[in-house]
Amino acid sequence: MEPIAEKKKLILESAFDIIKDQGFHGCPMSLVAKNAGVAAGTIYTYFESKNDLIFELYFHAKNIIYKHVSQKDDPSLDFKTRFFNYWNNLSQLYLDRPEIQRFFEQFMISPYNTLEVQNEDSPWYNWNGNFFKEGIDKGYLKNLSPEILFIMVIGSVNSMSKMRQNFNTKITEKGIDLNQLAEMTWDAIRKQK
Amino acid sequence: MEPIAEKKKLILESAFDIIKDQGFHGCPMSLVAKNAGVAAGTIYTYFESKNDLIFELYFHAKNIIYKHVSQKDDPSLDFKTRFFNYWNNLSQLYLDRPEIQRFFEQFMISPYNTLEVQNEDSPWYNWNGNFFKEGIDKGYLKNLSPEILFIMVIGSVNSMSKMRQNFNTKITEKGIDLNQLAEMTWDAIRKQK
Amino acid sequence: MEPIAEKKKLILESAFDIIKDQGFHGCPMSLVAKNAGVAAGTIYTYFESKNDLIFELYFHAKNIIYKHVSQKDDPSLDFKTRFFNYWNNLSQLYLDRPEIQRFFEQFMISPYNTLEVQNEDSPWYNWNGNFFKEGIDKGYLKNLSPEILFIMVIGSVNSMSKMRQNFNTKITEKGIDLNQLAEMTWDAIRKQK
Amino acid sequence: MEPIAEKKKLILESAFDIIKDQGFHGCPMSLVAKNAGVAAGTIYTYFESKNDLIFELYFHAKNIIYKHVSQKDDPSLDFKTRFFNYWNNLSQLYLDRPEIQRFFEQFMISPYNTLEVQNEDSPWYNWNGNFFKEGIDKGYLKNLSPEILFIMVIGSVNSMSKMRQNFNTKITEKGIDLNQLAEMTWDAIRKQK
DNA sequence: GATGAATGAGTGTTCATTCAT
DNA sequence: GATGAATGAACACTCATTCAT
Repeated sequence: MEPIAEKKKLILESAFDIIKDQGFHGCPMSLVAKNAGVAAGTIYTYFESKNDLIFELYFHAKNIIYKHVSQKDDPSLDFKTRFFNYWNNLSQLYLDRPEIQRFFEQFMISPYNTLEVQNEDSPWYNWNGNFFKEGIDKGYLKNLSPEILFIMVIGSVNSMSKMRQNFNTKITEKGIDLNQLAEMTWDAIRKQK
Repeated sequence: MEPIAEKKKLILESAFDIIKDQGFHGCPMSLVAKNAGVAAGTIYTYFESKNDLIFELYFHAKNIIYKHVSQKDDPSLDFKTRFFNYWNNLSQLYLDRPEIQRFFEQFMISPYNTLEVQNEDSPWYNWNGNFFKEGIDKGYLKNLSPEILFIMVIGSVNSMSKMRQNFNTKITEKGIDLNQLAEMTWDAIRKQK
Repeated sequence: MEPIAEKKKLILESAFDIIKDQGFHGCPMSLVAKNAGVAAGTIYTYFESKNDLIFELYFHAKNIIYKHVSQKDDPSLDFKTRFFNYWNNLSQLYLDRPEIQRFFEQFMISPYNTLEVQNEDSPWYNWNGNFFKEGIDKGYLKNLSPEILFIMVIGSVNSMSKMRQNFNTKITEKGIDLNQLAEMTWDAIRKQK
Repeated sequence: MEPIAEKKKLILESAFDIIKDQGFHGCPMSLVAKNAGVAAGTIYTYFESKNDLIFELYFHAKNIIYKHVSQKDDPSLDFKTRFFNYWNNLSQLYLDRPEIQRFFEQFMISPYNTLEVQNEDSPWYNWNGNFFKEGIDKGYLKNLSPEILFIMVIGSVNSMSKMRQNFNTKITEKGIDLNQLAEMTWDAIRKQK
């Protein structure tokens, strides 16, 4: 149906893969092309520039996260359960597809991450706004702005995942259980009695 | 007094500054030299390589953090107060010297951050180990490993600072009070009654 | 016919030429590119590195010598005649294409000439082994190892060519006839009655 | 007496040493200075430039050869014996002080070896002229110009020494006796009966 | 005389992008 | 649309030489 998109997808995935293993700095267009099985010039049929490719990757990645977490959320459950599901699903996604986390890490601090990009609305951020608002409204969460709850939670997941990925051996050695961060984060956001 | 150290310092600060504004990616040696007011070759009088320069920056930055936080800690105070001091001091340091936070962000995910570097002992990590251990022993903090408490706290400060730096306008607009993250983090780590 | 090989050839010849005039020392890639009429980066389409370029030049040069001398050898002739043909052909080649001799001179004492390179089999060395062996077996040459006869002969040709190239005026002035070296070398290797 | 010459000598020897091990290409002035135990700038008190240093090395080396060979020559001996002494003394000198041979190898093909340098008279070349003239006059050597006899002999010694130095293992393996080159060279220059 | 920090042109090499085919 | 050879500015780093001390 979309034979063109096929090649575009190959390029995006190739870039994703390389960034996972080598970071932005080790991701030349020539390698992206080679891994995707296309010619260097072909990339420019689908993307205006490397910049453009990176942005598409960003939206792609954010969309994967959004779908993964939102689709696995069951609003009929108890909010605390939903929070731990949220945490575990996101955490698991980062574990299963390290390229996503790695990409975000790199993207966020790269010059690609302009104010413009940051200010864009996105289904993922909107969904989170609603999720945390619901938790507040139902009396489970602290009566703060949904945004700050989101910052707290997403910061914890990121922090945990980064640790898990970068210091795995050290963490195992010391017998540190990173899942405890979920409990701690829950304590951070839940309404204290 | 130390005219030699003077030039080395200029180079370090120049690199720091550039990384703050443009990231590692936009920090060629030629620009470091130019901004420091020295010739390109001069850098190599003081640093063996770019690698070497980056490492010195890393140790320099970590040391600043360590000194700033540890020197302002008053062990005679109540532990909760000490925690909020810790949080506020670190937070303030990141606010005053964004290049420090920016540098760490960049360094952590760069190829410079090898396992070797990660495994090095450092006064800052040791100090934190002791700090959180004390909190546990005195019954203020959850009975978890000091390391995981550190991960939780440092993750929150970083997350908050990154938000403050990148989304300042947006945050102000929405009336979000980032200091609430300190309270939330305290709830995350304190022993629940 | 082979438009690709065309450019590679231009680069090889450019390098050859520069080395002839200025030696390895005066042969930067930028100049090779300029003389070949291509951009600096283009060289790396055809050669992995300067190293690689130099090696190709080496094999190229050795092959030219091999072909030139072996193809002009007529095994049906008297061995003494064949020897003088060998000498004259090689000598003439060096005269016509000084870049070949110059290149070898440079290569042999350069860091490129590793043990690995030295130990490689080559048609040229093999052909010489057979040539001198035949001379021994047929009773024309001293009963020594073919290798040492080769060293003697090649050393003489090189020595002569170097002189001819570097001291041409002086030699002409003094009325020195370098061809006498062929006779002398024949006396050096022939079986003495 | 000559405390200044002391430092100059250190520099010359340092350069000699480095060239022996690494060739011209691995002989930066900074290293010469370091090995000589002086500051980089000090070299320029004694030598106008690297060029100048190399030239002095050249004259120094040629003088060593001249003295070594001429002083060990005993004109009262039979000429054939004198020739083999000449050969063996020069060969031994190259073996004992590889830096001399290595330097000449490098110098001869370097851009330093200008026509001007080549045309300079030198005791060494003069001595050789006389040596071979005597051989001719006494009826031992072919009735050719002394110069061409010199070219033949020096070419052989150089060729042999280069082989000995660069292909030592291979030569030993194959059981090649390089001393045979002395005999061969004698046959090359001696008057044939 | 001696020092060694400073210089800056020059080195080999990379890589985002273009364009003739 | 697809190709991949070609480009050339940019990069990290070297080194002969200078000059203030």
